[in-house]
Amino acid sequence: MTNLKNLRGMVDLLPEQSQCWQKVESIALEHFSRAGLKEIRTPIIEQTELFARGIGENTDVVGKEMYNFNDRGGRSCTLRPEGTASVARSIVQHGLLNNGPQRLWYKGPMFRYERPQAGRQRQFHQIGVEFVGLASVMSDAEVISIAWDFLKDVGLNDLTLEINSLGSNEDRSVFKKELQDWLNKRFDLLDEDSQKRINFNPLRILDSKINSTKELLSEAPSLKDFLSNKSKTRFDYLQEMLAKLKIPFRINNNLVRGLDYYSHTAFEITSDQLGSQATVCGGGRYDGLISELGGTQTPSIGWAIGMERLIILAGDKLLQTKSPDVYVIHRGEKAEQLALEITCQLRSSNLTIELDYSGSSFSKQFKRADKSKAKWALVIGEDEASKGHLLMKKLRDKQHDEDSKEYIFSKVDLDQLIKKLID
RNA sequence: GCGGGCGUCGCCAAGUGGUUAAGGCAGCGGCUUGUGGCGCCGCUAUUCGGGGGUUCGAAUCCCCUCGCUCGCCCCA
Repeated sequence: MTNLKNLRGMVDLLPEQSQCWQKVESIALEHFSRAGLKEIRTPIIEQTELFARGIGENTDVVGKEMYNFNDRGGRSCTLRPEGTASVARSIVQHGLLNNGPQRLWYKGPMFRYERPQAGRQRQFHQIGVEFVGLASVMSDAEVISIAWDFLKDVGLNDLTLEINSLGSNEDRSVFKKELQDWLNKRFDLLDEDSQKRINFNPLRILDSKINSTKELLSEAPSLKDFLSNKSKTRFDYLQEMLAKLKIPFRINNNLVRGLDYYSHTAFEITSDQLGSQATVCGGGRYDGLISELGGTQTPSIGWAIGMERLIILAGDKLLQTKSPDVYVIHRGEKAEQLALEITCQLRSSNLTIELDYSGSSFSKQFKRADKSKAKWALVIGEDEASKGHLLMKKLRDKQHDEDSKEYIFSKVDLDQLIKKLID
């Protein structure tokens, strides 16, 4: 038991798991590049103000979950709790929109100081997509379909796409007043959290999980009745397009999402296999964010997928233990050099190869070779070393009857032999 | 921040007050000094997350603490 341990909520990604991650990331990269997206990488640390303004002072994320600290120059810094604000900042700062709309993706660690539980860590990883400078409903549909196709391709089934429209900012502010009035009249019937939220974040009350509040809210004014015709048409059109793309969805009028910057389309992809943290992908339109950060009014939409949750759902579908093609066995001083030389030579021919360093008996080394599930054992002993010969032996898997095949050859024939034996 | 459950070897675990803390997997060594998959034999926790206390005696009881885990809030 070591006394040095990782911090709470910070998780090591062990070799077995990292293979899954690589697989997922490569699938993602393929999807993104086919969709014409480019990657953007932004720093993990930003000015605290970026998130306070971008995400919203009154959100839980900003209010109680951020890792803040002052650097040596006394600047207030924050470990990014999400990716969108940083991407938006970068776009504004570098004037990327002068080159037209930006279709971007990113991935990396995010930090939120919360109590860890299934599907939730303090350092977690998101992979996300942002379409910045595009207003068309088509972009909403395309962005959603990129997420959907990607998740499907990773092998996830039983996913549910929920969508909602939060309307324009104007729609929402009218509704907000109406809702506040309605709620204030019933103040005493609300749970404590909801009472606190009336003034600064009434929309979130709609999302309450408290049963009594839920019941009360069934009578409350609904945002969908406050959508302007334009907003409604927009939402209808999105549904039409999703149907055309054969992406099944469900309308959830209570889907509000916790970050302030969303407007119009909001969506979530959930799974019932994740425990209580059911959301694997969340996103929406954020037409106000870029201007909030000092840019010009720029319509944008994006989403983020939680890698850890995705990996949980993918389960062992992605587990693919790579076994070596060749396991190099050697014994004796002369053999040592030759073994290393050959090992490195084989690597350059694109093979997975493992060199035994134990120096123990051939018997032991063969046992290990077998355990590694290698296809071939390359044997170099004193004899081979002194004669400049190599012995390649086929390792059988579980077939007792088959005779083992051995090939003796000289060093210079190695590449040719390999080509012949391994495909 | 608030609740519930749990912490015995790298992993899975038995043990619930009494002399040396089962077992399995993995690891290492041997049977077999140059040939594997099977088998057999041996080795691997002075110690039960940490710290106090109760007791003649504690992994087992009590207190504190740390950590893990599940849920609430919220989010990916």
